[in-house]
Amino acid sequence: MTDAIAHLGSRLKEIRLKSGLSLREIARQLDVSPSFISQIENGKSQPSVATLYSFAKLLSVPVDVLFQSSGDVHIEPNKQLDIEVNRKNLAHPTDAWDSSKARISSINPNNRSLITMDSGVTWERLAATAEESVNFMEINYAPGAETNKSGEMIFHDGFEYGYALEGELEVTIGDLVLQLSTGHSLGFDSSIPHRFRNTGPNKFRGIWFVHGCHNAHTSA
Amino acid sequence: MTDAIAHLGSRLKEIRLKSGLSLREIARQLDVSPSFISQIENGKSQPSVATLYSFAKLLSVPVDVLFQSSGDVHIEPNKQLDIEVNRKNLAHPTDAWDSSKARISSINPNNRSLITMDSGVTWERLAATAEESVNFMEINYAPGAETNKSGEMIFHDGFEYGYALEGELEVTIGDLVLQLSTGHSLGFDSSIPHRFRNTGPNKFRGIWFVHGCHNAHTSA
DNA sequence: GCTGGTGTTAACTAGGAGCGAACATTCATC
DNA sequence: GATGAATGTTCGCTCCTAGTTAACACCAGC
Repeated sequence: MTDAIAHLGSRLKEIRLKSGLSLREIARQLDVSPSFISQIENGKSQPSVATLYSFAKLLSVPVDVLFQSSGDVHIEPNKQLDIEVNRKNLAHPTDAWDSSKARISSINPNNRSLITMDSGVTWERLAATAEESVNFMEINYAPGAETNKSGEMIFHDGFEYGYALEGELEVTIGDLVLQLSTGHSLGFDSSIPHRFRNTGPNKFRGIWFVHGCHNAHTSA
Repeated sequence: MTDAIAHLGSRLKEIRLKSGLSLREIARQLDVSPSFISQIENGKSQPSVATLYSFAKLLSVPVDVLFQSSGDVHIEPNKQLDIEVNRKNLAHPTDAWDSSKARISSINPNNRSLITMDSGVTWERLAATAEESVNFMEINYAPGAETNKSGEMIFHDGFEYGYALEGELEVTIGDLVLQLSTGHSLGFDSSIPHRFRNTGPNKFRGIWFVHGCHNAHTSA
């Protein structure tokens, strides 16, 4: 709960160090005192929203990642191995599989790496390239299956794209509800809370593409 | 700059109203006074990061969207527009279509924007989001059709991912030659020269995802 | 005209956001 | 090995503001 707040400082420090900036340099640019930055990073003080926001901007990191735990939750079921996973334990869908070293990856349908969720959902990997924070997969929703058991919406940075192969899928994105059937496609900003559910009598199959690169920083 | 902070209140109000919760209900759940919520929403006071975070959690909205300007979620299916293009005149496949303003895009199969190449190849757009240098499409190769008439290989930065819906496609990447048939999938670094050709008697259809963002994030 | 809902404003207070100065530490350089 | 210029840290202090309580005005329904 307040966990995310408690670790905010150490998270900021971690990201700052990665960026190569010194604490004093940050202070200069944010127009606050170095001591204050130190206090923030060590959890001895908390910034105002304005300061936090500028801090995130300066590190060019979406504010949300500052609230994520640094351990970044990794799951690594490779090969043809079935593991029951709860979707909520996956911080980001692109964490589902490790990126490989390959510049080219070709996978035939009966040789795919499979992840089974605990809610009637499976993911099958369609490519394993050297590219990071990308997930190209076939998703399968059994009748009645949904994104996660609790029915909550999920969100994460990046964008995702889907194409319906067969069956029906109810897609909820923000307050928008779509019905996806064969041939239908969509794309959306994954930071909008979303949830999928198979409301039909048959299984749903779809091609899904998820990636997490938060480049852009749209507009001025 | 501080713009995002200035509008934070009205943004919160906007989202709260959408969620259907009353100001007092929010106050109750966040364990603060209703008057304070009002002050926040009207920009007369600013929350602490902890309060802001709980607020976002309660509205089940990523913190970042609170800093975004209110122009949100919209869909605009594209019309049917045929253009004859030579693949070689397209510097990068993600240039095929302009990016839209929409954070969500949903397209049904008989309402897709179409590009016809001069070599028996068509591209049909599957999503039109605000994200740049991304192209999510269905590609169609008539029997005998190939990437471009001259038979030359092409390359460009980024990665691409494909899934074969029907038919057969001969994929040449570098000196590797693959035969793609229904259910087969692949991913590869697009900077490797590549070429596709339909060598079979039937038309080929596939889902293709191309993007150009080179998002470092190589991590430590 | 009461009761229970909504959101708003004013006056107040206590706590902490943010400061300055002095601290300890690594490094270079002379 | 002393001087300097970086680095990050701690201790008090101040003053601002996050968050309070109260009373406000508005609507619904009974």
